[in-house]
Amino acid sequence: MTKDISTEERILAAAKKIFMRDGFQGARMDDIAEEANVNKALLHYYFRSKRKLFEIIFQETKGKMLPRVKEIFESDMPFFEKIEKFVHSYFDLLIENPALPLFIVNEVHKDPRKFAEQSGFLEVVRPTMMIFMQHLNDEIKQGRVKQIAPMHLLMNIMSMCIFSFLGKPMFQMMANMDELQYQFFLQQRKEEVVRFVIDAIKA
Amino acid sequence: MTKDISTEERILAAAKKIFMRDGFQGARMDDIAEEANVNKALLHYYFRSKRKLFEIIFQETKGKMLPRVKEIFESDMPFFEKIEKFVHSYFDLLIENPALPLFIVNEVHKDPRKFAEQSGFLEVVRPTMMIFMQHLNDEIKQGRVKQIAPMHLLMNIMSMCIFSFLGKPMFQMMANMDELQYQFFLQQRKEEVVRFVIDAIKA
DNA sequence: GTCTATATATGGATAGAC
DNA sequence: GTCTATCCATATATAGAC
Repeated sequence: MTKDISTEERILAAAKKIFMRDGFQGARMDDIAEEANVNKALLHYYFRSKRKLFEIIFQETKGKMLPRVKEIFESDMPFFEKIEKFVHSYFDLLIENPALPLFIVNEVHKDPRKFAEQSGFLEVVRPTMMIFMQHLNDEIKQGRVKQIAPMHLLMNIMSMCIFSFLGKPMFQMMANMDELQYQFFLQQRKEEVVRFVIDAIKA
Repeated sequence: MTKDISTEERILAAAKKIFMRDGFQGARMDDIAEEANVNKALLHYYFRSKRKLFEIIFQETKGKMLPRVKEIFESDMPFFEKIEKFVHSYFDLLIENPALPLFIVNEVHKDPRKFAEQSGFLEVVRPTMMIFMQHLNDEIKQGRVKQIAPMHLLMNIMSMCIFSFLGKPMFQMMANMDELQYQFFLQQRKEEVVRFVIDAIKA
């Protein structure tokens, strides 16, 4: 038994699992309690309300995405290498947290403002985007990259990363892949997406 | 007043709007009733239960995607033209139904089996995929298209279409676009995605 | 801190008048 | 067909014993 983990920690871990799986509305406090092997009342003892508990999970989870993206794009790697690192890093993160994309997409959809406000999302993203755009425009001027609007390129890259997870159930059905096969497919996609992007934009 | 529209039709329209916006769990019968300007009890009079009402919306909505995809890929257009038609067609459909992707992704996520079973999704998709793969492999053999695994190409194309809508709130924030600007962005993406894909795969 | 028992709120569903 | 009133199940939240 992992009884050296505090009750509070166990609740947080359970909550993360259930919220990720079912979203805020779909998740039930009973399920979280059961998953954490504690009484339902304890959730309220520690975290007061479902909403509060959720916020903690959400905040913590959000924070994972950005720092590494920032780090990559602020480095002085060549442009294509930044793309490669970015895609690999993104895929690795999402392979560890496969429910994250649907979770984030849903929560942002429900309340975009809240997402923007708390935890200074924009304050981190905007400067990083600026650097990306600057580097891209340089490459275009140098004639190494075809003319392309930065937002479209960014959207294309992020699409191919994130949708690999959002579309998992549908693609698994369509291609009749079991879990193992899909994991292999995801590993392939890391290389595949990089190659695809570079082939699309290199002059 | 559009009072020549039957109550039943008004309820269906309202239900579609609310279910699209909030998903099955999130939607409330009260909201649907209010949106349709009828009493809550009437929803049950016409459709018996929330689940039943939902199924009707879901079925109807699902049916829109596939037929045109099927039609395009079963035609005898050149390969690149198929891609172009597919992307344009997909975007146009989703511009008309921007909430569809999140709706579908959520419902498939909650119960992949059900999605597969009802309305013979696989029976339509699988043959169409076969044709796509066949045509792609021909093009590769002819040396007009680079070597690429069909499932990856398919995933790439669908990603860039669908995620343009799933990621809308986040991208709008990041790029500080208002509604009109995002609509323009989406129109651009039709051309942009086609160009991107063709540049990526043409030999 | 952790439990049992219970209060309270929400939302789907039904009964019955009109 | 449409309404009001009400029931009932589910799920969040709190009270109080240990």
